[in-house]
Amino acid sequence: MKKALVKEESGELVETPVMSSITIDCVVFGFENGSLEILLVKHGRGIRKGEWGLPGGWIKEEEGIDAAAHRLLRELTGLDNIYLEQLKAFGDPQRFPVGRVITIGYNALIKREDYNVKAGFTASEAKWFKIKEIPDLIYDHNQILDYSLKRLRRRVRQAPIGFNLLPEKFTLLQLMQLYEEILDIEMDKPNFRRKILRMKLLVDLNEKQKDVSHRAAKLYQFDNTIYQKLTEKGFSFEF
Amino acid sequence: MKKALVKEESGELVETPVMSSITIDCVVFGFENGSLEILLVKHGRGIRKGEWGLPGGWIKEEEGIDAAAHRLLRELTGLDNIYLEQLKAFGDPQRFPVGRVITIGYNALIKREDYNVKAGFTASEAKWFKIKEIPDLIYDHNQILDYSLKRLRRRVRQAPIGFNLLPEKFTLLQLMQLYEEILDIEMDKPNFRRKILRMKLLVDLNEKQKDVSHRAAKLYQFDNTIYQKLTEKGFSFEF
DNA sequence: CCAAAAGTGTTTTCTTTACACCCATGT
DNA sequence: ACATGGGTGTAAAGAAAACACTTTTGG
Repeated sequence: MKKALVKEESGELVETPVMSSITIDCVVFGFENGSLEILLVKHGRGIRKGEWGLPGGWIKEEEGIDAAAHRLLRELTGLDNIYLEQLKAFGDPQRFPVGRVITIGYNALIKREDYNVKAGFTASEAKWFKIKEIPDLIYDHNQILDYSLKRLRRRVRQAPIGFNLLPEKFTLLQLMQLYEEILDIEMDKPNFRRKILRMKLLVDLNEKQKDVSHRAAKLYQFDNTIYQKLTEKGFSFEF
Repeated sequence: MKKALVKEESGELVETPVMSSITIDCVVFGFENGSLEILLVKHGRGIRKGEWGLPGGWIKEEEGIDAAAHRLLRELTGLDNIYLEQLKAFGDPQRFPVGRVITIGYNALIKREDYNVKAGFTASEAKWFKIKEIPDLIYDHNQILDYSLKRLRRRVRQAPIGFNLLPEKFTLLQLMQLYEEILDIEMDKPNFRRKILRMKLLVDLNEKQKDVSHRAAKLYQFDNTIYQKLTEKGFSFEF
Protein backbone atom coordinates (compact mmCIF):
# COMPACT_ATOMS: atom_id res chain seq x y z
CA MET A 1 0.00 0.00 0.00
CA LYS A 2 1.26 3.40 -0.98
CA LYS A 3 2.14 5.88 1.75
CA ALA A 4 2.81 9.59 1.62
CA LEU A 5 3.61 12.42 3.99
CA VAL A 6 0.35 14.12 5.00
CA LYS A 7 0.17 17.26 7.11
CA GLU A 8 -2.02 16.74 10.18
CA GLU A 9 -4.12 19.36 11.97
CA SER A 10 -1.18 19.87 14.30
CA GLY A 11 1.04 20.81 11.40
CA GLU A 12 3.11 17.63 11.69
CA LEU A 13 3.98 15.59 8.63
CA VAL A 14 2.91 11.98 9.15
CA GLU A 15 3.34 8.89 6.93
CA THR A 16 -0.20 7.98 5.98
CA PRO A 17 -1.71 5.38 3.65
CA VAL A 18 -3.01 7.10 0.51
CA MET A 19 -4.63 5.99 -2.72
CA SER A 20 -2.07 5.11 -5.33
CA SER A 21 -2.23 6.73 -8.76
CA ILE A 22 -4.87 9.31 -7.84
CA THR A 23 -4.29 12.89 -6.80
CA ILE A 24 -6.28 16.08 -6.39
CA ASP A 25 -5.46 19.45 -7.92
CA CYS A 26 -7.25 22.66 -7.00
CA VAL A 27 -7.73 25.87 -8.91
CA VAL A 28 -8.19 28.43 -6.16
CA PHE A 29 -9.85 31.62 -7.34
CA GLY A 30 -9.75 34.97 -5.62
CA PHE A 31 -10.87 38.47 -6.57
CA GLU A 32 -8.96 41.57 -5.57
CA ASN A 33 -8.71 45.11 -6.94
CA GLY A 34 -10.98 44.17 -9.81
CA SER A 35 -8.80 41.28 -10.91
CA LEU A 36 -9.52 37.57 -10.92
CA GLU A 37 -6.54 35.70 -9.55
CA ILE A 38 -5.54 32.14 -8.79
CA LEU A 39 -3.27 30.75 -6.13
CA LEU A 40 -0.22 28.80 -7.31
CA VAL A 41 2.48 27.01 -5.35
CA LYS A 42 6.17 26.60 -6.11
CA HIS A 43 7.17 23.02 -6.61
CA GLY A 44 9.69 21.82 -4.06
CA ARG A 45 11.00 18.61 -5.60
CA GLY A 46 11.84 16.75 -8.80
CA ILE A 47 13.11 17.90 -12.16
CA ARG A 48 10.62 20.73 -12.26
CA LYS A 49 11.72 22.15 -8.93
CA GLY A 50 11.10 25.84 -8.70
CA GLU A 51 8.29 25.88 -11.26
CA TRP A 52 4.74 26.85 -10.44
CA GLY A 53 1.81 24.49 -10.29
CA LEU A 54 -1.69 24.05 -8.92
CA PRO A 55 -1.91 23.16 -5.25
CA GLY A 56 -2.82 19.52 -4.72
CA GLY A 57 -1.96 16.26 -3.04
CA TRP A 58 -2.88 12.67 -2.31
CA ILE A 59 -6.16 11.20 -1.09
CA LYS A 60 -6.05 9.28 2.16
CA GLU A 61 -7.11 5.67 1.96
CA GLU A 62 -10.24 6.22 4.09
CA GLU A 63 -11.11 9.74 3.03
CA GLY A 64 -13.77 11.00 0.59
CA ILE A 65 -12.47 13.02 -2.34
CA ASP A 66 -14.32 16.24 -1.47
CA ALA A 67 -12.98 15.81 2.06
CA ALA A 68 -9.47 15.40 0.70
CA ALA A 69 -9.79 18.60 -1.30
CA HIS A 70 -11.03 20.45 1.77
CA ARG A 71 -8.12 19.11 3.82
CA LEU A 72 -5.55 20.12 1.22
CA LEU A 73 -7.01 23.61 1.03
CA ARG A 74 -7.06 23.92 4.78
CA GLU A 75 -3.38 23.06 4.85
CA LEU A 76 -2.68 25.67 2.20
CA THR A 77 -4.90 28.55 3.28
CA GLY A 78 -5.89 27.88 6.86
CA LEU A 79 -9.52 28.19 5.78
CA ASP A 80 -12.42 25.85 6.39
CA ASN A 81 -15.71 25.74 4.50
CA ILE A 82 -14.26 26.90 1.23
CA TYR A 83 -16.74 26.79 -1.65
CA LEU A 84 -15.70 23.80 -3.79
CA GLU A 85 -16.87 22.24 -7.03
CA GLN A 86 -15.39 19.15 -8.53
CA LEU A 87 -14.43 19.64 -12.18
CA LYS A 88 -13.67 16.17 -13.48
CA ALA A 89 -10.88 13.63 -13.64
CA PHE A 90 -7.90 14.30 -15.89
CA GLY A 91 -6.28 11.11 -17.02
CA ASP A 92 -4.06 11.40 -20.06
CA PRO A 93 -1.57 8.50 -19.70
CA GLN A 94 1.28 10.93 -20.40
CA ARG A 95 0.15 13.76 -18.14
CA PHE A 96 2.48 12.83 -15.29
CA PRO A 97 6.04 11.92 -16.29
CA VAL A 98 6.91 9.63 -13.38
CA GLY A 99 4.05 7.16 -13.73
CA ARG A 100 0.38 6.79 -14.44
CA VAL A 101 -1.51 9.17 -12.20
CA ILE A 102 -5.07 10.39 -12.66
CA THR A 103 -5.90 13.67 -11.00
CA ILE A 104 -9.26 15.04 -9.94
CA GLY A 105 -9.63 18.77 -10.52
CA TYR A 106 -11.50 21.17 -8.25
CA ASN A 107 -12.55 24.78 -8.46
CA ALA A 108 -12.34 26.64 -5.17
CA LEU A 109 -13.75 30.13 -4.65
CA ILE A 110 -12.49 32.09 -1.69
CA LYS A 111 -12.83 35.56 -0.21
CA ARG A 112 -9.47 37.26 -0.37
CA GLU A 113 -10.08 39.06 2.90
CA ASP A 114 -10.41 35.72 4.71
CA TYR A 115 -7.24 34.42 3.09
CA ASN A 116 -5.24 37.48 4.00
CA VAL A 117 -6.23 37.05 7.63
CA LYS A 118 -5.57 33.35 7.95
CA ALA A 119 -2.82 32.48 5.55
CA GLY A 120 0.29 33.90 7.17
CA PHE A 121 1.40 30.68 8.77
CA THR A 122 1.74 28.54 5.66
CA ALA A 123 5.24 27.28 5.08
CA SER A 124 4.89 26.34 1.40
CA GLU A 125 5.56 29.08 -1.07
CA ALA A 126 2.28 30.24 -2.52
CA LYS A 127 1.49 33.27 -4.63
CA TRP A 128 -1.53 34.87 -6.30
CA PHE A 129 -1.36 35.35 -10.07
CA LYS A 130 -3.67 37.48 -12.17
CA ILE A 131 -5.63 35.29 -14.52
CA LYS A 132 -4.09 37.01 -17.52
CA GLU A 133 -0.54 36.56 -16.25
CA ILE A 134 -0.32 32.84 -15.59
CA PRO A 135 3.12 31.35 -16.24
CA ASP A 136 3.86 27.93 -17.73
CA LEU A 137 2.83 25.38 -15.17
CA ILE A 138 4.05 21.88 -14.41
CA TYR A 139 2.53 18.76 -16.00
CA ASP A 140 -0.90 19.39 -17.54
CA HIS A 141 -1.82 22.12 -15.09
CA ASN A 142 -2.30 24.75 -17.78
CA GLN A 143 -4.86 22.48 -19.43
CA ILE A 144 -6.63 21.90 -16.15
CA LEU A 145 -6.71 25.64 -15.61
CA ASP A 146 -8.18 26.25 -19.07
CA TYR A 147 -10.94 23.80 -18.36
CA SER A 148 -11.45 25.29 -14.91
CA LEU A 149 -11.88 28.79 -16.29
CA LYS A 150 -14.37 27.68 -18.92
CA ARG A 151 -16.33 25.92 -16.24
CA LEU A 152 -16.24 28.93 -13.93
CA ARG A 153 -17.52 31.17 -16.73
CA ARG A 154 -20.39 28.79 -17.43
CA ARG A 155 -21.26 28.21 -13.79
CA VAL A 156 -21.19 31.83 -12.78
CA ARG A 157 -23.98 32.52 -15.28
CA GLN A 158 -26.24 29.71 -14.19
CA ALA A 159 -25.86 29.74 -10.42
CA PRO A 160 -25.24 32.45 -7.85
CA ILE A 161 -21.73 31.34 -6.90
CA GLY A 162 -19.85 34.55 -7.65
CA PHE A 163 -20.66 35.82 -4.17
CA ASN A 164 -18.12 33.40 -2.76
CA LEU A 165 -15.41 35.63 -4.20
CA LEU A 166 -16.75 38.83 -2.64
CA PRO A 167 -16.72 40.13 0.93
CA GLU A 168 -19.77 39.29 3.01
CA LYS A 169 -21.14 42.79 2.34
CA PHE A 170 -20.73 44.24 -1.12
CA THR A 171 -22.07 46.92 -3.42
CA LEU A 172 -23.87 46.27 -6.68
CA LEU A 173 -20.99 47.78 -8.59
CA GLN A 174 -18.52 45.39 -7.02
CA LEU A 175 -20.75 42.52 -8.02
CA MET A 176 -21.04 43.80 -11.55
CA GLN A 177 -17.29 44.28 -11.85
CA LEU A 178 -16.81 40.71 -10.68
CA TYR A 179 -19.01 39.53 -13.53
CA GLU A 180 -17.27 41.77 -15.99
CA GLU A 181 -13.89 40.41 -14.97
CA ILE A 182 -14.85 36.74 -14.96
CA LEU A 183 -16.79 36.86 -18.22
CA ASP A 184 -14.45 39.40 -19.80
CA ILE A 185 -17.30 41.61 -21.02
CA GLU A 186 -18.62 45.09 -20.33
CA MET A 187 -21.99 45.59 -18.73
CA ASP A 188 -24.44 48.45 -18.38
CA LYS A 189 -24.72 49.61 -14.78
CA PRO A 190 -28.41 50.59 -14.70
CA ASN A 191 -29.49 47.41 -16.45
CA PHE A 192 -27.35 45.22 -14.23
CA ARG A 193 -28.85 46.82 -11.12
CA ARG A 194 -32.38 46.21 -12.23
CA LYS A 195 -31.74 42.67 -13.34
CA ILE A 196 -30.09 41.51 -10.14
CA LEU A 197 -32.52 43.35 -7.87
CA ARG A 198 -35.50 41.98 -9.76
CA MET A 199 -34.38 38.49 -8.75
CA LYS A 200 -34.89 39.41 -5.08
CA LEU A 201 -31.90 37.34 -4.18
CA LEU A 202 -30.02 39.98 -2.28
CA VAL A 203 -30.62 41.29 1.22
CA ASP A 204 -30.57 45.06 1.45
CA LEU A 205 -28.58 45.70 4.62
CA ASN A 206 -29.61 49.37 4.95
CA GLU A 207 -25.96 50.13 5.41
CA LYS A 208 -23.63 52.22 3.34
CA GLN A 209 -20.03 52.17 2.30
CA LYS A 210 -17.63 54.25 4.37
CA ASP A 211 -14.46 56.11 3.54
CA VAL A 212 -15.13 56.42 -0.16
CA SER A 213 -14.49 59.68 -1.94
CA HIS A 214 -17.85 59.73 -3.65
CA ARG A 215 -21.46 59.06 -2.88
CA ALA A 216 -21.61 55.95 -0.67
CA ALA A 217 -23.38 52.91 -2.12
CA LYS A 218 -25.76 50.61 -0.34
CA LEU A 219 -24.38 47.33 0.89
CA TYR A 220 -26.02 44.03 0.04
CA GLN A 221 -25.59 40.46 1.16
CA PHE A 222 -26.29 37.16 -0.55
CA ASP A 223 -28.50 34.80 1.42
CA ASN A 224 -28.38 31.19 0.39
CA THR A 225 -31.59 30.22 2.17
CA ILE A 226 -33.47 32.80 0.09
CA TYR A 227 -31.97 31.30 -3.04
CA GLN A 228 -33.03 27.81 -1.98
CA LYS A 229 -36.60 28.97 -1.42
CA LEU A 230 -36.77 30.70 -4.77
CA THR A 231 -35.34 27.62 -6.46
CA GLU A 232 -38.05 25.46 -4.97
CA LYS A 233 -40.61 27.84 -6.45
CA GLY A 234 -39.11 27.25 -9.89
CA PHE A 235 -36.79 30.23 -10.01
CA SER A 236 -33.63 29.71 -11.96
CA PHE A 237 -30.68 32.05 -11.80
CA GLU A 238 -29.53 33.19 -15.22
CA PHE A 239 -27.14 35.79 -16.49
CA MET B 1 0.40 -4.38 -10.48
CA LYS B 2 -3.28 -5.16 -10.72
CA LYS B 3 -4.55 -7.21 -13.63
CA ALA B 4 -8.05 -7.81 -14.90
CA LEU B 5 -9.78 -9.64 -17.74
CA VAL B 6 -10.29 -7.21 -20.61
CA LYS B 7 -12.21 -8.03 -23.77
CA GLU B 8 -10.09 -7.41 -26.86
CA GLU B 9 -11.34 -6.36 -30.31
CA SER B 10 -11.36 -10.04 -31.23
CA GLY B 11 -13.80 -10.76 -28.43
CA GLU B 12 -11.22 -12.71 -26.42
CA LEU B 13 -10.80 -12.09 -22.72
CA VAL B 14 -7.15 -11.29 -21.93
CA GLU B 15 -5.37 -10.64 -18.62
CA THR B 16 -4.28 -7.03 -18.91
CA PRO B 17 -2.61 -4.59 -16.49
CA VAL B 18 -5.21 -2.08 -15.28
CA MET B 19 -5.22 0.83 -12.88
CA SER B 20 -5.97 -0.28 -9.36
CA SER B 21 -8.78 1.36 -7.39
CA ILE B 22 -10.24 3.27 -10.35
CA THR B 23 -13.13 2.22 -12.54
CA ILE B 24 -15.46 3.74 -15.08
CA ASP B 25 -19.26 3.63 -15.03
CA CYS B 26 -21.44 4.78 -17.91
CA VAL B 27 -25.00 6.01 -18.00
CA VAL B 28 -26.10 5.13 -21.52
CA PHE B 29 -29.15 7.09 -22.66
CA GLY B 30 -31.47 6.16 -25.51
CA PHE B 31 -34.80 7.52 -26.73
CA GLU B 32 -37.52 5.31 -28.14
CA ASN B 33 -41.29 5.65 -28.48
CA GLY B 34 -41.19 8.96 -26.71
CA SER B 35 -39.43 7.56 -23.67
CA LEU B 36 -35.99 8.27 -22.31
CA GLU B 37 -34.29 5.02 -21.36
CA ILE B 38 -30.99 3.87 -19.98
CA LEU B 39 -29.07 0.67 -20.56
CA LEU B 40 -28.34 -1.50 -17.53
CA VAL B 41 -26.44 -4.75 -17.21
CA LYS B 42 -27.04 -7.70 -14.92
CA HIS B 43 -24.23 -8.31 -12.52
CA GLY B 44 -22.58 -11.68 -13.00
CA ARG B 45 -20.55 -12.13 -9.81
CA GLY B 46 -20.32 -11.40 -6.10
CA ILE B 47 -22.93 -11.04 -3.39
CA ARG B 48 -25.06 -8.82 -5.58
CA LYS B 49 -25.19 -11.32 -8.43
CA GLY B 50 -28.31 -10.95 -10.50
CA GLU B 51 -28.87 -7.29 -9.61
CA TRP B 52 -28.76 -4.50 -12.15
CA GLY B 53 -26.06 -1.88 -12.42
CA LEU B 54 -24.48 0.63 -14.73
CA PRO B 55 -22.15 -0.79 -17.36
CA GLY B 56 -18.50 -0.14 -16.54
CA GLY B 57 -15.06 -1.60 -16.08
CA TRP B 58 -11.37 -1.04 -15.46
CA ILE B 59 -8.97 1.39 -17.11
CA LYS B 60 -5.95 -0.13 -18.81
CA GLU B 61 -2.60 0.98 -17.49
CA GLU B 62 -1.64 2.84 -20.70
CA GLU B 63 -5.08 4.02 -21.75
CA GLY B 64 -6.72 7.46 -21.45
CA ILE B 65 -9.95 7.55 -19.48
CA ASP B 66 -12.14 8.75 -22.36
CA ALA B 67 -10.58 5.99 -24.45
CA ALA B 68 -11.40 3.46 -21.75
CA ALA B 69 -15.03 4.59 -21.70
CA HIS B 70 -15.21 4.27 -25.48
CA ARG B 71 -13.70 0.80 -25.34
CA LEU B 72 -16.14 -0.36 -22.67
CA LEU B 73 -19.09 0.97 -24.65
CA ARG B 74 -17.83 -0.68 -27.81
CA GLU B 75 -17.72 -3.99 -25.98
CA LEU B 76 -21.24 -3.47 -24.74
CA THR B 77 -23.00 -2.02 -27.78
CA GLY B 78 -20.79 -2.71 -30.75
CA LEU B 79 -20.83 1.01 -31.51
CA ASP B 80 -17.94 3.38 -32.14
CA ASN B 81 -18.01 7.17 -31.91
CA ILE B 82 -20.63 7.29 -29.22
CA TYR B 83 -21.25 10.79 -27.87
CA LEU B 84 -19.62 10.87 -24.43
CA GLU B 85 -19.31 13.39 -21.62
CA GLN B 86 -17.41 12.79 -18.45
CA LEU B 87 -19.51 13.56 -15.37
CA LYS B 88 -17.06 13.52 -12.48
CA ALA B 89 -15.37 11.15 -10.07
CA PHE B 90 -17.42 9.47 -7.35
CA GLY B 91 -15.31 8.56 -4.39
CA ASP B 92 -17.21 7.94 -1.18
CA PRO B 93 -14.93 5.60 0.81
CA GLN B 94 -17.93 3.32 1.45
CA ARG B 95 -19.32 3.27 -2.06
CA PHE B 96 -17.76 -0.07 -2.97
CA PRO B 97 -18.00 -2.79 -0.33
CA VAL B 98 -14.93 -4.82 -1.30
CA GLY B 99 -12.34 -2.06 -1.07
CA ARG B 100 -11.61 1.56 -1.82
CA VAL B 101 -12.48 2.20 -5.45
CA ILE B 102 -13.11 5.56 -7.07
CA THR B 103 -15.24 5.51 -10.17
CA ILE B 104 -15.42 8.01 -13.00
CA GLY B 105 -18.93 8.54 -14.35
CA TYR B 106 -19.83 9.15 -17.98
CA ASN B 107 -22.96 10.14 -19.84
CA ALA B 108 -23.33 8.44 -23.20
CA LEU B 109 -26.00 9.38 -25.75
CA ILE B 110 -26.80 6.91 -28.46
CA LYS B 111 -29.26 6.50 -31.31
CA ARG B 112 -31.47 3.53 -30.57
CA GLU B 113 -31.65 2.58 -34.23
CA ASP B 114 -27.85 2.14 -34.35
CA TYR B 115 -27.90 0.06 -31.19
CA ASN B 116 -30.65 -2.19 -32.45
CA VAL B 117 -28.61 -2.91 -35.56
CA LYS B 118 -25.27 -3.60 -33.92
CA ALA B 119 -25.97 -4.97 -30.50
CA GLY B 120 -27.15 -8.50 -31.17
CA PHE B 121 -23.78 -10.11 -30.57
CA THR B 122 -23.20 -9.02 -26.99
CA ALA B 123 -22.93 -11.85 -24.52
CA SER B 124 -23.54 -9.91 -21.33
CA GLU B 125 -27.13 -9.46 -20.30
CA ALA B 126 -28.16 -5.89 -20.99
CA LYS B 127 -31.59 -4.31 -20.96
CA TRP B 128 -33.16 -0.89 -21.55
CA PHE B 129 -35.14 0.64 -18.68
CA LYS B 130 -37.46 3.59 -18.88
CA ILE B 131 -36.10 6.45 -16.82
CA LYS B 132 -39.14 6.37 -14.57
CA GLU B 133 -38.86 2.65 -13.95
CA ILE B 134 -35.31 2.22 -12.73
CA PRO B 135 -34.86 -0.54 -10.15
CA ASP B 136 -32.53 -0.48 -7.15
CA LEU B 137 -29.02 -0.66 -8.49
CA ILE B 138 -25.80 -2.01 -7.05
CA TYR B 139 -23.36 0.10 -5.01
CA ASP B 140 -23.91 3.85 -5.45
CA HIS B 141 -25.22 3.53 -9.00
CA ASN B 142 -28.58 5.13 -8.22
CA GLN B 143 -26.74 8.17 -6.94
CA ILE B 144 -24.57 8.32 -10.02
CA LEU B 145 -27.69 8.08 -12.14
CA ASP B 146 -29.37 10.92 -10.25
CA TYR B 147 -26.37 13.11 -10.85
CA SER B 148 -26.23 12.01 -14.45
CA LEU B 149 -29.84 12.95 -15.09
CA LYS B 150 -29.45 16.35 -13.52
CA ARG B 151 -26.43 16.96 -15.67
CA LEU B 152 -28.22 15.78 -18.81
CA ARG B 153 -31.10 18.13 -18.08
CA ARG B 154 -28.74 21.03 -17.63
CA ARG B 155 -26.57 20.22 -20.63
CA VAL B 156 -29.44 19.63 -23.03
CA ARG B 157 -30.53 23.23 -22.48
CA GLN B 158 -27.17 24.80 -23.03
CA ALA B 159 -25.74 22.79 -25.90
CA PRO B 160 -27.27 21.03 -28.89
CA ILE B 161 -26.54 17.50 -27.73
CA GLY B 162 -30.07 16.10 -27.79
CA PHE B 163 -29.66 15.24 -31.47
CA ASN B 164 -27.37 12.39 -30.49
CA LEU B 165 -30.45 10.57 -29.22
CA LEU B 166 -32.46 11.01 -32.42
CA PRO B 167 -32.20 9.37 -35.84
CA GLU B 168 -30.04 11.19 -38.37
CA LYS B 169 -33.21 12.64 -39.94
CA PHE B 170 -35.98 13.77 -37.65
CA THR B 171 -39.07 15.97 -37.52
CA LEU B 172 -39.48 19.03 -35.36
CA LEU B 173 -42.14 17.30 -33.31
CA GLN B 174 -39.79 14.42 -32.52
CA LEU B 175 -37.21 16.90 -31.36
CA MET B 176 -39.74 18.72 -29.23
CA GLN B 177 -40.97 15.50 -27.66
CA LEU B 178 -37.37 14.60 -26.84
CA TYR B 179 -37.04 17.87 -24.93
CA GLU B 180 -40.38 17.38 -23.24
CA GLU B 181 -39.37 13.92 -22.09
CA ILE B 182 -35.89 14.84 -20.88
CA LEU B 183 -36.95 18.02 -19.11
CA ASP B 184 -40.28 16.59 -18.01
CA ILE B 185 -42.22 19.65 -19.14
CA GLU B 186 -44.85 20.47 -21.77
CA MET B 187 -44.01 22.76 -24.64
CA ASP B 188 -45.98 24.75 -27.18
CA LYS B 189 -45.56 23.36 -30.67
CA PRO B 190 -45.71 26.59 -32.69
CA ASN B 191 -43.36 28.39 -30.34
CA PHE B 192 -40.89 25.52 -30.28
CA ARG B 193 -40.79 25.45 -34.08
CA ARG B 194 -40.03 29.11 -34.36
CA LYS B 195 -37.44 29.10 -31.64
CA ILE B 196 -35.42 26.23 -33.01
CA LEU B 197 -35.71 27.36 -36.63
CA ARG B 198 -34.68 30.88 -35.75
CA MET B 199 -31.35 29.49 -34.56
CA LYS B 200 -30.62 28.30 -38.12
CA LEU B 201 -28.96 25.26 -36.68
CA LEU B 202 -30.92 22.68 -38.63
CA VAL B 203 -30.58 21.65 -42.23
CA ASP B 204 -33.90 21.45 -44.06
CA LEU B 205 -33.55 18.24 -46.04
CA ASN B 206 -36.50 18.95 -48.37
CA GLU B 207 -37.69 15.48 -47.57
CA LYS B 208 -40.83 14.28 -45.90
CA GLN B 209 -41.87 11.51 -43.60
CA LYS B 210 -43.31 8.39 -45.20
CA ASP B 211 -45.91 5.91 -44.05
CA VAL B 212 -47.56 8.14 -41.54
CA SER B 213 -51.32 8.28 -41.26
CA HIS B 214 -51.45 12.07 -41.33
CA ARG B 215 -49.86 14.96 -43.14
CA ALA B 216 -46.16 14.16 -43.55
CA ALA B 217 -43.71 16.42 -41.72
CA LYS B 218 -40.49 17.84 -43.10
CA LEU B 219 -37.30 16.10 -42.08
CA TYR B 220 -34.37 17.99 -40.63
CA GLN B 221 -30.78 17.19 -39.78
CA PHE B 222 -28.37 18.62 -37.23
CA ASP B 223 -25.07 19.76 -38.67
CA ASN B 224 -22.26 20.18 -36.20
CA THR B 225 -20.09 22.27 -38.52
CA ILE B 226 -22.88 24.84 -38.75
CA TYR B 227 -23.06 24.90 -34.98
CA GLN B 228 -19.30 25.44 -34.73
CA LYS B 229 -19.46 28.36 -37.14
CA LEU B 230 -22.34 29.97 -35.29
CA THR B 231 -20.52 29.50 -32.00
CA GLU B 232 -17.47 31.30 -33.35
CA LYS B 233 -19.74 34.20 -34.25
CA GLY B 234 -20.85 34.40 -30.63
CA PHE B 235 -24.02 32.34 -30.91
CA SER B 236 -24.90 30.38 -27.84
CA PHE B 237 -27.50 27.64 -27.80
CA GLU B 238 -30.10 28.13 -25.10
CA PHE B 239 -33.39 26.52 -24.27
C1' DC C 1 -17.27 73.65 -8.36
C1' DC C 2 -15.51 69.22 -10.05
C1' DA C 3 -14.80 64.32 -10.27
C1' DA C 4 -16.57 59.93 -9.42
C1' DA C 5 -19.68 56.84 -8.61
C1' DA C 6 -24.79 56.09 -7.05
C1' DG C 7 -29.03 55.67 -8.61
C1' DT C 8 -33.62 56.70 -11.58
C1' DG C 9 -36.30 57.12 -15.86
C1' DT C 10 -37.54 56.24 -20.51
C1' DT C 11 -37.71 54.51 -25.12
C1' DT C 12 -36.92 50.97 -28.50
C1' DT C 13 -36.32 46.41 -29.66
C1' DC C 14 -36.48 41.64 -29.21
C1' DT C 15 -38.40 37.32 -26.94
C1' DT C 16 -41.66 34.71 -24.84
C1' DT C 17 -46.10 33.03 -24.11
C1' DA C 18 -50.69 31.87 -25.15
C1' DC C 19 -53.87 30.57 -28.25
C1' DA C 20 -56.77 30.71 -32.62
C1' DC C 21 -56.88 28.67 -36.86
C1' DC C 22 -55.97 26.59 -41.47
C1' DC C 23 -53.65 22.51 -44.07
C1' DA C 24 -52.67 17.76 -45.68
C1' DT C 25 -53.30 12.90 -45.47
C1' DG C 26 -54.79 8.16 -44.33
C1' DT C 27 -58.78 5.58 -42.72
C1' DA D 1 -66.06 13.35 -42.62
C1' DC D 2 -62.95 13.08 -39.08
C1' DA D 3 -58.88 12.24 -36.51
C1' DT D 4 -54.12 13.30 -36.29
C1' DG D 5 -50.48 15.79 -36.49
C1' DG D 6 -48.24 19.72 -39.62
C1' DG D 7 -47.77 24.29 -39.98
C1' DT D 8 -48.92 29.74 -39.93
C1' DG D 9 -50.56 34.09 -37.72
C1' DT D 10 -51.08 37.34 -34.19
C1' DA D 11 -51.62 40.00 -30.05
C1' DA D 12 -50.22 40.85 -25.26
C1' DA D 13 -46.71 40.75 -21.78
C1' DG D 14 -42.18 40.78 -20.39
C1' DA D 15 -37.15 41.22 -20.69
C1' DA D 16 -33.03 43.20 -22.67
C1' DA D 17 -30.39 46.97 -24.48
C1' DA D 18 -29.19 51.70 -25.01
C1' DC D 19 -28.66 55.95 -23.13
C1' DA D 20 -30.05 60.50 -20.94
C1' DC D 21 -30.25 62.41 -16.68
C1' DT D 22 -30.36 63.50 -11.51
C1' DT D 23 -28.16 62.73 -6.84
C1' DT D 24 -24.68 62.45 -3.29
C1' DT D 25 -20.19 63.03 -1.40
C1' DG D 26 -15.20 64.11 -0.74
C1' DG D 27 -11.67 67.02 -2.20
